[in-house]
Amino acid sequence: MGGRMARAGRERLGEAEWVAAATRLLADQGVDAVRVEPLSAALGVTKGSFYWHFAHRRALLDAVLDAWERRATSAVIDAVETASGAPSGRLSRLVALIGRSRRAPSVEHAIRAWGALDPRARAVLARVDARREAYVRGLLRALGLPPAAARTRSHLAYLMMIGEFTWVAHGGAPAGPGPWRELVRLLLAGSGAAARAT
Amino acid sequence: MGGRMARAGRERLGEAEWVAAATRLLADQGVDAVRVEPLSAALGVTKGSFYWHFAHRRALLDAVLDAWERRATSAVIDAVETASGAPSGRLSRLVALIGRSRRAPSVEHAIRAWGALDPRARAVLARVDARREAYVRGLLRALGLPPAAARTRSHLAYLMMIGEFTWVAHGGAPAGPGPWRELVRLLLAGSGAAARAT
DNA sequence: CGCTGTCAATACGGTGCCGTATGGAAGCGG
DNA sequence: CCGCTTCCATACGGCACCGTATTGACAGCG
Repeated sequence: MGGRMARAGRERLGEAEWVAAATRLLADQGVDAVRVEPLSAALGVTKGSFYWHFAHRRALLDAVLDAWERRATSAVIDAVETASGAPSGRLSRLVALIGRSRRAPSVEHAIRAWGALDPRARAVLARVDARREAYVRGLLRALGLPPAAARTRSHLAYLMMIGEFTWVAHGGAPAGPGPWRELVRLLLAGSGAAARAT
Repeated sequence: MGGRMARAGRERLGEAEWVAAATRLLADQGVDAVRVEPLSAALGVTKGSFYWHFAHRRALLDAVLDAWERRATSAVIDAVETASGAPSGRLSRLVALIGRSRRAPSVEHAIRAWGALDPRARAVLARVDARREAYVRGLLRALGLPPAAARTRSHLAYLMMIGEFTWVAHGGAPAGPGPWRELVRLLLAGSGAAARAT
Protein backbone atom coordinates (compact mmCIF):
# COMPACT_ATOMS: atom_id res chain seq x y z
CA MET A 1 0.00 0.00 0.00
CA GLY A 2 0.91 3.55 -0.02
CA GLY A 3 4.03 4.95 1.22
CA ARG A 4 4.85 5.34 4.71
CA MET A 5 6.74 8.36 3.81
CA ALA A 6 9.10 8.36 6.70
CA ARG A 7 6.94 10.67 8.71
CA ALA A 8 8.60 13.95 8.17
CA GLY A 9 10.30 15.49 11.13
CA ARG A 10 9.01 13.00 13.65
CA GLU A 11 11.39 11.80 16.26
CA ARG A 12 11.55 8.29 17.47
CA LEU A 13 9.67 7.43 20.58
CA GLY A 14 10.86 6.34 23.97
CA GLU A 15 8.98 4.97 26.91
CA ALA A 16 8.59 8.47 28.35
CA GLU A 17 6.58 9.70 25.37
CA TRP A 18 4.19 6.79 25.62
CA VAL A 19 3.66 7.41 29.31
CA ALA A 20 3.08 11.10 28.72
CA ALA A 21 0.55 10.46 25.98
CA ALA A 22 -1.18 7.81 28.05
CA THR A 23 -1.41 10.18 30.99
CA ARG A 24 -2.97 12.80 28.77
CA LEU A 25 -5.53 10.30 27.57
CA LEU A 26 -6.15 9.12 31.11
CA ALA A 27 -6.76 12.66 32.30
CA ASP A 28 -9.52 13.49 29.90
CA GLN A 29 -11.08 10.20 28.98
CA GLY A 30 -10.48 7.84 31.88
CA VAL A 31 -8.53 4.62 32.22
CA ASP A 32 -10.67 2.64 29.89
CA ALA A 33 -9.82 5.04 27.12
CA VAL A 34 -6.12 4.44 27.34
CA ARG A 35 -5.92 1.63 24.85
CA VAL A 36 -2.95 0.76 22.78
CA GLU A 37 -4.34 1.15 19.29
CA PRO A 38 -5.94 4.59 19.71
CA LEU A 39 -2.89 5.69 21.62
CA SER A 40 -0.60 4.55 18.85
CA ALA A 41 -2.71 6.40 16.34
CA ALA A 42 -2.51 9.52 18.46
CA LEU A 43 1.25 9.29 18.42
CA GLY A 44 1.29 8.75 14.69
CA VAL A 45 2.64 5.23 14.80
CA THR A 46 1.18 1.76 14.84
CA LYS A 47 0.97 -0.61 17.74
CA GLY A 48 3.91 -2.48 16.35
CA SER A 49 5.90 0.24 18.00
CA PHE A 50 4.06 0.05 21.29
CA TYR A 51 4.74 -3.61 21.81
CA TRP A 52 8.39 -2.99 21.40
CA HIS A 53 8.43 -0.72 24.44
CA PHE A 54 5.89 -2.50 26.63
CA ALA A 55 5.03 -6.12 27.13
CA HIS A 56 1.32 -5.43 27.31
CA ARG A 57 -1.21 -2.73 28.05
CA ARG A 58 -0.98 -3.31 31.77
CA ALA A 59 2.72 -2.48 31.75
CA LEU A 60 1.91 0.93 30.32
CA LEU A 61 -0.71 1.54 32.97
CA ASP A 62 1.75 0.63 35.71
CA ALA A 63 4.30 2.98 34.22
CA VAL A 64 1.72 5.75 34.25
CA LEU A 65 1.03 5.08 37.92
CA ASP A 66 4.71 5.09 38.78
CA ALA A 67 5.33 8.34 36.99
CA TRP A 68 2.39 10.00 38.68
CA GLU A 69 3.38 8.80 42.11
CA ARG A 70 6.82 10.27 41.73
CA ARG A 71 5.47 13.60 40.60
CA ALA A 72 2.61 13.74 43.06
CA THR A 73 4.64 13.06 46.15
CA SER A 74 7.42 15.47 45.40
CA ALA A 75 5.94 18.24 43.32
CA VAL A 76 3.51 20.00 45.60
CA ILE A 77 5.33 19.53 48.85
CA ASP A 78 8.61 20.63 47.35
CA ALA A 79 7.05 23.72 45.90
CA VAL A 80 5.70 24.63 49.29
CA GLU A 81 8.77 23.64 51.24
CA THR A 82 11.07 25.78 49.23
CA ALA A 83 8.80 28.68 49.93
CA SER A 84 10.49 30.19 52.89
CA GLY A 85 8.88 31.21 56.08
CA ALA A 86 6.48 30.29 58.77
CA PRO A 87 4.11 27.30 58.75
CA SER A 88 1.12 29.58 58.41
CA GLY A 89 2.51 30.94 55.19
CA ARG A 90 3.15 27.44 53.96
CA LEU A 91 -0.35 26.35 54.75
CA SER A 92 -1.91 29.26 52.92
CA ARG A 93 0.41 28.73 50.03
CA LEU A 94 -0.39 25.04 49.87
CA VAL A 95 -4.10 25.67 49.95
CA ALA A 96 -3.83 28.37 47.33
CA LEU A 97 -1.97 25.93 45.12
CA ILE A 98 -5.02 23.71 44.96
CA GLY A 99 -7.03 26.36 43.21
CA ARG A 100 -4.50 26.97 40.50
CA SER A 101 -2.99 24.26 38.33
CA ARG A 102 -5.06 23.29 35.39
CA ARG A 103 -4.14 19.79 34.38
CA ALA A 104 -3.14 18.10 37.63
CA PRO A 105 -6.67 17.86 39.05
CA SER A 106 -8.01 15.94 36.10
CA VAL A 107 -5.15 13.47 36.20
CA GLU A 108 -5.59 12.99 39.89
CA HIS A 109 -9.31 12.58 39.62
CA ALA A 110 -8.94 10.03 36.87
CA ILE A 111 -6.55 8.05 39.02
CA ARG A 112 -8.93 8.25 41.95
CA ALA A 113 -11.76 6.92 39.85
CA TRP A 114 -9.39 4.26 38.65
CA GLY A 115 -8.49 3.44 42.24
CA ALA A 116 -12.01 2.31 42.90
CA LEU A 117 -11.46 -0.49 40.41
CA ASP A 118 -7.79 -1.36 40.40
CA PRO A 119 -5.71 -2.54 43.38
CA ARG A 120 -2.46 -1.06 42.12
CA ALA A 121 -3.90 2.38 41.54
CA ARG A 122 -5.41 2.04 44.97
CA ALA A 123 -2.02 1.27 46.53
CA VAL A 124 -0.40 4.26 44.86
CA LEU A 125 -3.16 6.51 46.10
CA ALA A 126 -2.81 5.19 49.62
CA ARG A 127 0.87 6.09 49.68
CA VAL A 128 0.43 9.51 48.16
CA ASP A 129 -2.49 10.36 50.41
CA ALA A 130 -0.71 9.25 53.55
CA ARG A 131 2.22 11.42 52.70
CA ARG A 132 0.32 14.53 51.84
CA GLU A 133 -2.03 14.29 54.75
CA ALA A 134 0.84 13.78 57.17
CA TYR A 135 2.39 16.93 55.82
CA VAL A 136 -0.72 18.99 56.44
CA ARG A 137 -1.04 17.49 59.90
CA GLY A 138 2.50 18.54 60.66
CA LEU A 139 1.74 22.09 59.62
CA LEU A 140 -1.28 22.24 61.87
CA ARG A 141 0.73 20.88 64.76
CA ALA A 142 3.40 23.48 64.17
CA LEU A 143 0.69 26.10 64.24
CA GLY A 144 -0.26 25.14 67.75
CA LEU A 145 -3.12 22.71 67.32
CA PRO A 146 -3.19 19.79 69.74
CA PRO A 147 -2.56 16.36 68.16
CA ALA A 148 -6.16 15.21 68.06
CA ALA A 149 -7.45 18.38 66.45
CA ALA A 150 -4.57 18.44 64.00
CA ARG A 151 -5.40 14.92 62.97
CA THR A 152 -9.10 15.34 62.40
CA ARG A 153 -8.77 18.75 60.79
CA SER A 154 -6.02 17.73 58.44
CA HIS A 155 -8.17 14.86 57.32
CA LEU A 156 -11.13 17.13 56.79
CA ALA A 157 -8.97 19.50 54.79
CA TYR A 158 -7.63 16.70 52.70
CA LEU A 159 -11.11 15.40 51.99
CA MET A 160 -11.99 18.85 50.85
CA MET A 161 -9.12 18.94 48.43
CA ILE A 162 -10.19 15.61 46.98
CA GLY A 163 -13.69 16.96 46.73
CA GLU A 164 -12.49 20.02 44.87
CA PHE A 165 -10.67 17.93 42.31
CA THR A 166 -13.69 15.73 41.77
CA TRP A 167 -15.93 18.76 41.67
CA VAL A 168 -14.07 20.54 38.90
CA ALA A 169 -13.57 17.26 37.09
CA HIS A 170 -17.26 16.99 36.36
CA GLY A 171 -17.78 20.59 35.50
CA GLY A 172 -18.11 22.47 38.74
CA ALA A 173 -16.62 25.91 39.05
CA PRO A 174 -13.34 26.07 40.96
CA ALA A 175 -13.80 27.38 44.47
CA GLY A 176 -11.51 30.35 44.09
CA PRO A 177 -9.31 32.02 46.68
CA GLY A 178 -12.07 33.18 48.99
CA PRO A 179 -13.26 29.78 50.18
CA TRP A 180 -9.70 28.57 50.57
CA ARG A 181 -8.80 31.48 52.79
CA GLU A 182 -11.90 30.75 54.78
CA LEU A 183 -10.81 27.15 55.05
CA VAL A 184 -7.48 28.16 56.53
CA ARG A 185 -9.28 30.35 59.05
CA LEU A 186 -11.56 27.52 60.07
CA LEU A 187 -8.73 25.04 60.34
CA LEU A 188 -6.89 27.33 62.73
CA ALA A 189 -9.92 28.30 64.79
CA GLY A 190 -9.03 28.27 68.46
CA SER A 191 -5.37 27.69 67.92
CA GLY A 192 -4.16 31.17 68.71
CA ALA A 193 -2.49 31.39 65.33
CA ALA A 194 -5.63 32.18 63.42
CA ALA A 195 -5.13 35.89 63.39
CA ARG A 196 -1.74 35.60 61.79
CA ALA A 197 -2.76 33.37 58.89
CA THR A 198 -2.41 35.22 55.64
CA MET B 1 -45.83 0.05 31.99
CA GLY B 2 -46.71 -3.55 32.32
CA GLY B 3 -47.79 -5.71 35.15
CA ARG B 4 -45.87 -5.94 38.31
CA MET B 5 -45.89 -9.49 39.49
CA ALA B 6 -42.78 -11.41 39.89
CA ARG B 7 -42.29 -13.80 42.67
CA ALA B 8 -41.44 -17.43 42.15
CA GLY B 9 -38.53 -19.21 40.56
CA ARG B 10 -38.14 -17.95 37.04
CA GLU B 11 -39.46 -14.48 37.10
CA ARG B 12 -39.67 -12.36 34.05
CA LEU B 13 -37.79 -9.14 33.95
CA GLY B 14 -39.00 -5.58 33.76
CA GLU B 15 -37.13 -2.39 33.10
CA ALA B 16 -36.66 -1.86 36.82
CA GLU B 17 -34.68 -5.05 37.28
CA TRP B 18 -32.34 -4.12 34.47
CA VAL B 19 -31.76 -0.70 35.95
CA ALA B 20 -31.12 -2.17 39.39
CA ALA B 21 -28.63 -4.68 38.07
CA ALA B 22 -26.94 -2.03 35.96
CA THR B 23 -26.65 0.25 38.96
CA ARG B 24 -25.07 -2.53 40.96
CA LEU B 25 -22.56 -3.09 38.20
CA LEU B 26 -21.93 0.62 37.91
CA ALA B 27 -21.26 0.93 41.62
CA ASP B 28 -18.52 -1.61 41.83
CA GLN B 29 -17.01 -1.73 38.39
CA GLY B 30 -17.62 1.66 36.80
CA VAL B 31 -19.62 2.76 33.76
CA ASP B 32 -17.50 0.97 31.25
CA ALA B 33 -18.39 -2.30 32.91
CA VAL B 34 -22.07 -1.73 32.33
CA ARG B 35 -22.30 -3.65 29.08
CA VAL B 36 -25.23 -5.42 27.60
CA GLU B 37 -23.95 -8.95 27.30
CA PRO B 38 -22.31 -9.38 30.71
CA LEU B 39 -25.32 -7.76 32.29
CA SER B 40 -27.65 -10.14 30.54
CA ALA B 41 -25.56 -13.06 31.68
CA ALA B 42 -25.66 -11.77 35.26
CA LEU B 43 -29.45 -11.73 35.05
CA GLY B 44 -29.53 -15.20 33.59
CA VAL B 45 -30.94 -14.21 30.24
CA THR B 46 -29.54 -13.33 26.85
CA LYS B 47 -29.31 -9.94 25.27
CA GLY B 48 -32.33 -10.80 23.19
CA SER B 49 -34.22 -9.87 26.30
CA PHE B 50 -32.34 -6.65 26.86
CA TYR B 51 -33.08 -5.25 23.45
CA TRP B 52 -36.72 -5.77 24.00
CA HIS B 53 -36.70 -3.40 26.98
CA PHE B 54 -34.16 -0.87 25.73
CA ALA B 55 -33.36 0.49 22.32
CA HIS B 56 -29.65 0.49 22.97
CA ARG B 57 -27.07 0.52 25.72
CA ARG B 58 -27.26 4.27 26.07
CA ALA B 59 -30.95 4.06 26.95
CA LEU B 60 -30.11 1.85 29.88
CA LEU B 61 -27.45 4.25 31.08
CA ASP B 62 -29.91 7.13 30.89
CA ALA B 63 -32.43 5.14 32.87
CA VAL B 64 -29.82 4.49 35.51
CA LEU B 65 -29.11 8.21 35.73
CA ASP B 66 -32.79 9.05 36.00
CA ALA B 67 -33.37 6.54 38.74
CA TRP B 68 -30.40 7.79 40.70
CA GLU B 69 -31.40 11.41 40.37
CA ARG B 70 -34.82 10.65 41.78
CA ARG B 71 -33.38 8.76 44.71
CA ALA B 72 -30.58 11.21 45.39
CA THR B 73 -32.84 14.22 45.56
CA SER B 74 -35.51 12.51 47.58
CA ALA B 75 -32.93 11.28 50.05
CA VAL B 76 -32.10 14.84 50.94
CA ILE B 77 -35.74 15.75 51.17
CA ASP B 78 -36.30 12.84 53.49
CA ALA B 79 -33.46 14.04 55.66
CA VAL B 80 -35.17 17.41 55.78
CA GLU B 81 -38.60 16.19 56.69
CA THR B 82 -37.62 13.39 59.02
CA ALA B 83 -35.30 15.37 61.24
CA SER B 84 -37.58 17.26 63.48
CA GLY B 85 -36.56 20.27 65.44
CA ALA B 86 -33.95 22.91 65.22
CA PRO B 87 -31.67 23.52 62.23
CA SER B 88 -28.64 22.60 64.30
CA GLY B 89 -30.12 19.17 64.89
CA ARG B 90 -30.86 18.83 61.22
CA LEU B 91 -27.34 19.78 60.27
CA SER B 92 -25.80 17.30 62.64
CA ARG B 93 -28.17 14.64 61.48
CA LEU B 94 -27.46 15.35 57.85
CA VAL B 95 -23.73 15.26 58.38
CA ALA B 96 -23.99 12.07 60.40
CA LEU B 97 -25.93 10.57 57.52
CA ILE B 98 -22.88 10.81 55.32
CA GLY B 99 -20.94 8.43 57.49
CA ARG B 100 -23.59 5.75 57.49
CA SER B 101 -25.16 4.44 54.30
CA ARG B 102 -23.47 1.54 52.74
CA ARG B 103 -24.00 1.35 49.03
CA ALA B 104 -24.84 4.94 48.19
CA PRO B 105 -21.27 6.28 48.28
CA SER B 106 -19.97 3.86 45.71
CA VAL B 107 -22.86 4.55 43.37
CA GLU B 108 -22.40 8.25 43.76
CA HIS B 109 -18.68 8.08 43.27
CA ALA B 110 -19.10 5.99 40.14
CA ILE B 111 -21.50 8.56 38.76
CA ARG B 112 -19.09 11.36 39.62
CA ALA B 113 -16.30 9.59 37.79
CA TRP B 114 -18.70 9.10 34.94
CA GLY B 115 -19.57 12.77 35.02
CA ALA B 116 -16.04 13.65 34.03
CA LEU B 117 -16.67 11.91 30.70
CA ASP B 118 -20.37 12.12 29.92
CA PRO B 119 -22.42 15.31 29.51
CA ARG B 120 -25.67 13.74 30.70
CA ALA B 121 -24.19 12.36 33.88
CA ARG B 122 -22.67 15.76 34.34
CA ALA B 123 -26.05 17.46 34.00
CA VAL B 124 -27.65 15.15 36.53
CA LEU B 125 -24.85 15.81 38.98
CA ALA B 126 -25.20 19.54 38.52
CA ARG B 127 -28.87 19.42 39.45
CA VAL B 128 -28.39 17.13 42.43
CA ASP B 129 -25.44 19.11 43.73
CA ALA B 130 -27.22 22.42 43.40
CA ARG B 131 -30.16 21.13 45.39
CA ARG B 132 -28.16 19.58 48.17
CA GLU B 133 -25.80 22.45 48.55
CA ALA B 134 -28.65 24.93 48.64
CA TYR B 135 -30.16 22.97 51.46
CA VAL B 136 -27.00 23.07 53.53
CA ARG B 137 -26.65 26.75 52.82
CA GLY B 138 -30.17 27.31 54.09
CA LEU B 139 -29.38 25.52 57.30
CA LEU B 140 -26.31 27.62 57.90
CA ARG B 141 -28.30 30.77 57.24
CA ALA B 142 -30.94 29.64 59.71
CA LEU B 143 -28.19 29.10 62.24
CA GLY B 144 -27.21 32.69 62.07
CA LEU B 145 -24.40 32.81 59.55
CA PRO B 146 -24.32 35.81 57.24
CA PRO B 147 -25.01 35.06 53.57
CA ALA B 148 -21.44 35.17 52.37
CA ALA B 149 -20.13 32.88 55.08
CA ALA B 150 -23.07 30.51 54.63
CA ARG B 151 -22.30 30.29 50.95
CA THR B 152 -18.60 29.60 51.19
CA ARG B 153 -18.90 27.25 54.15
CA SER B 154 -21.71 25.22 52.67
CA HIS B 155 -19.61 24.77 49.59
CA LEU B 156 -16.62 23.69 51.65
CA ALA B 157 -18.78 21.22 53.53
CA TYR B 158 -20.18 19.86 50.33
CA LEU B 159 -16.73 19.43 48.84
CA MET B 160 -15.83 17.50 51.94
CA MET B 161 -18.74 15.17 51.49
CA ILE B 162 -17.73 14.53 47.90
CA GLY B 163 -14.20 13.93 49.11
CA GLU B 164 -15.41 11.43 51.67
CA PHE B 165 -17.28 9.43 49.05
CA THR B 166 -14.28 9.39 46.76
CA TRP B 167 -12.02 8.57 49.68
CA VAL B 168 -13.89 5.48 50.77
CA ALA B 169 -14.45 4.48 47.16
CA HIS B 170 -10.76 3.80 46.70
CA GLY B 171 -10.23 2.11 49.99
CA GLY B 172 -9.86 4.84 52.57
CA ALA B 173 -11.32 4.37 56.02
CA PRO B 174 -14.57 6.24 56.66
CA ALA B 175 -14.05 9.35 58.72
CA GLY B 176 -16.33 8.33 61.55
CA PRO B 177 -18.48 10.50 63.81
CA GLY B 178 -15.66 12.45 65.45
CA PRO B 179 -14.49 14.37 62.38
CA TRP B 180 -18.06 15.08 61.35
CA ARG B 181 -18.88 16.58 64.70
CA GLU B 182 -15.76 18.63 64.41
CA LEU B 183 -16.88 19.74 60.98
CA VAL B 184 -20.17 21.00 62.35
CA ARG B 185 -18.31 22.91 65.03
CA LEU B 186 -16.03 24.51 62.49
CA LEU B 187 -18.89 25.40 60.17
CA LEU B 188 -20.64 27.23 62.96
CA ALA B 189 -17.56 28.96 64.32
CA GLY B 190 -18.36 32.58 65.10
CA SER B 191 -22.04 32.28 64.44
CA GLY B 192 -23.24 32.39 68.01
CA ALA B 193 -24.95 29.06 67.54
CA ALA B 194 -21.82 27.00 67.87
CA ALA B 195 -22.34 26.18 71.51
CA ARG B 196 -25.75 24.70 70.85
CA ALA B 197 -24.67 22.40 68.05
CA THR B 198 -24.83 18.76 69.05
C1' DC C 1 30.93 -1.51 4.57
C1' DG C 2 28.54 -4.93 6.67
C1' DC C 3 26.69 -5.93 11.70
C1' DT C 4 23.84 -5.28 15.19
C1' DG C 5 20.61 -3.04 18.03
C1' DT C 6 16.60 0.02 17.99
C1' DC C 7 12.22 1.56 16.53
C1' DA C 8 8.34 0.88 13.37
C1' DA C 9 4.88 -1.14 9.61
C1' DT C 10 2.09 -4.97 8.19
C1' DA C 11 -0.50 -8.88 8.69
C1' DC C 12 -2.90 -12.23 11.34
C1' DG C 13 -5.81 -14.91 14.75
C1' DG C 14 -8.65 -14.32 18.59
C1' DT C 15 -12.10 -12.15 21.78
C1' DG C 16 -15.68 -9.41 23.57
C1' DC C 17 -19.19 -6.57 22.62
C1' DC C 18 -23.02 -3.97 19.81
C1' DG C 19 -27.14 -4.03 17.43
C1' DT C 20 -30.47 -6.59 14.17
C1' DA C 21 -33.34 -10.22 12.60
C1' DT C 22 -36.26 -13.77 13.44
C1' DG C 23 -38.67 -17.24 15.59
C1' DG C 24 -40.68 -19.17 19.38
C1' DA C 25 -43.03 -19.71 24.29
C1' DA C 26 -45.72 -18.21 27.90
C1' DG C 27 -49.33 -14.94 29.47
C1' DC C 28 -53.91 -12.83 28.55
C1' DG C 29 -58.67 -11.63 26.70
C1' DG C 30 -61.91 -12.86 23.35
C1' DC D 1 -59.62 -22.71 21.05
C1' DC D 2 -57.55 -18.28 18.79
C1' DG D 3 -54.82 -14.36 18.36
C1' DC D 4 -52.33 -10.71 20.43
C1' DT D 5 -48.90 -9.04 23.46
C1' DT D 6 -44.85 -9.73 26.21
C1' DC D 7 -40.62 -11.62 27.14
C1' DC D 8 -36.72 -14.45 25.73
C1' DA D 9 -33.36 -17.52 22.69
C1' DT D 10 -30.57 -18.08 18.66
C1' DA D 11 -28.03 -16.67 14.99
C1' DC D 12 -25.70 -13.34 12.36
C1' DG D 13 -22.69 -9.35 10.66
C1' DG D 14 -19.75 -5.99 12.16
C1' DC D 15 -16.31 -3.37 14.86
C1' DA D 16 -12.65 -2.31 18.05
C1' DC D 17 -9.18 -3.92 20.38
C1' DC D 18 -5.38 -7.29 22.23
C1' DG D 19 -1.24 -9.62 21.56
C1' DT D 20 1.97 -12.17 18.23
C1' DA D 21 4.65 -12.89 14.47
C1' DT D 22 7.40 -11.27 10.76
C1' DT D 23 9.67 -8.06 8.10
C1' DG D 24 11.63 -3.45 7.11
C1' DA D 25 14.13 1.09 7.83
C1' DC D 26 17.85 3.36 9.87
C1' DA D 27 21.50 4.39 13.31
C1' DG D 28 26.04 3.89 15.17
C1' DC D 29 30.08 1.14 15.53
C1' DG D 30 33.54 -2.10 14.41
